[in-house]
Amino acid sequence: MEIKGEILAAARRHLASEGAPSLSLRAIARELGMTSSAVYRYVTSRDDLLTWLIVDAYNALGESAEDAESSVAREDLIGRFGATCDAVRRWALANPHEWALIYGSPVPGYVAPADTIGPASRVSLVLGAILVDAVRGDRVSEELKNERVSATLDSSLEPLRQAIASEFPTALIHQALMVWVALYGMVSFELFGQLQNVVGEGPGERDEFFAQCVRQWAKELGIR
Amino acid sequence: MEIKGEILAAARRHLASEGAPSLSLRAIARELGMTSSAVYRYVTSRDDLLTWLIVDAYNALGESAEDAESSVAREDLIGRFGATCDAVRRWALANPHEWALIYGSPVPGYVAPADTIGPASRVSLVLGAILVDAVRGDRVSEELKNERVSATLDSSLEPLRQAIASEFPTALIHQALMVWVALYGMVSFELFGQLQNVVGEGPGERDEFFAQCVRQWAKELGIR
DNA sequence: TGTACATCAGTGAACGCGCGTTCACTGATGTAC
DNA sequence: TGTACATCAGTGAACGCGCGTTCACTGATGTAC
Repeated sequence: MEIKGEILAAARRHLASEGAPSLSLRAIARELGMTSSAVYRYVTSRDDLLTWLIVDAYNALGESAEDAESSVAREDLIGRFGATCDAVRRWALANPHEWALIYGSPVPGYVAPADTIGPASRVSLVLGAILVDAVRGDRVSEELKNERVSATLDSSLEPLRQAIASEFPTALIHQALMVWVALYGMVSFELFGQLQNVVGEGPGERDEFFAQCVRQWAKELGIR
Repeated sequence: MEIKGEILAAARRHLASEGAPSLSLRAIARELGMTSSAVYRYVTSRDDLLTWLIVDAYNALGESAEDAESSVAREDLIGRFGATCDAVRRWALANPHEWALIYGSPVPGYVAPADTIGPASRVSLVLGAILVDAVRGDRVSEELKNERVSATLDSSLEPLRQAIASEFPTALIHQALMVWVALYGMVSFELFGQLQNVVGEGPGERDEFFAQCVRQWAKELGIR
């Protein structure tokens, strides 16, 4: 058990410093001073190890978001939302290769097993809870509550509505998804270098740019 | 010259069917029935080939966006915007591996040379032109025109403002960037499977979901 | 207290694979006189 | 019209590398009688 932990730690270190593409069982064995074959006593295959790392990354990200969000007063919805967004971004900046592993291009041939679903949704649950509080406290956009949408959109979001809160209007759920995707898209763009030569990189510039995004997202949801 | 074209075509085919990670000079040579060493007469290295493919993908995406946008009447700003967004998404769905190559996780060790900058910005130029027309025709959000922002944000977007149109208010530029990132983020999420179990996949559901996003983005910019 | 045996972590060699890149070469085609 | 030479596309073998995975094995530790 303990050695399995060391293997995972070495894999994490390797991932963090070299990135996922060069992550191999042999590299990890080397890092631990073992034979590559010895690693097979603890790990059944390369994909098995990858899954461990993916679950691990999701959990680390989720935990950091949960921690940040839970330290804000419950009534401060905007504060909770901002803390969550910031935590996601900060974790990603601190762990770029882990982020790429879970939100970058999928590895061809690798299919994530079901164990990853739970950890993968931790951040969404945090964001969802804030939204639920907003709706229950009637602190959400009026416009979204009354906006009418097509039947197709209604049905495409029906499963999700059931999972969160069945009284939510479709337009609100759609807007929440847009914000959710925008958050991850923004973090990925910053991380993957797509903002180069677009948004300044001077002291505090990226932070302020992101803070403005967060304010705007809150506004789009009408959270107050 | 002609053979170089065939090599690129084979590389494109291989990329489209197998994905970037397994793209090797040897695989392409095999596909063409050549020796791997023969390829070196036309390509200086693997990175050189990668650059060609990246430029190629940017150009294909840019061209499809330009074509779609230019077929809409000039006064129909929302139509032009929607056509561009749709073209981006349709191209991505049709060419997922190419999309992953240019907007997925960066390949460690590979640095994009300067030749990629031009092709990479074609879509942005299309979107930018629509925004310029909107501002010049006073068909853009009043709110954004008057919103005040911090000095840091101002300075972080100053280079971009100079590049587009110096009379643009910072808040508008910021919002435009948010929409730009949201568009790419949404397409990536759909393509990389992150919307699985979130947005229905029945007939027309994803299309309608995206169409609603486009409407919302136009609304956020106040384009009319 | 001492011996026989089972358990189990880890070794080392090997399998077959694919990769990027180099290099001396062949053999056909085109050009110059 | 015929010969000598240059050009150049493509070959084939080789270099040294790393990978995932298997397998028979060693050698230490723990357990049973």
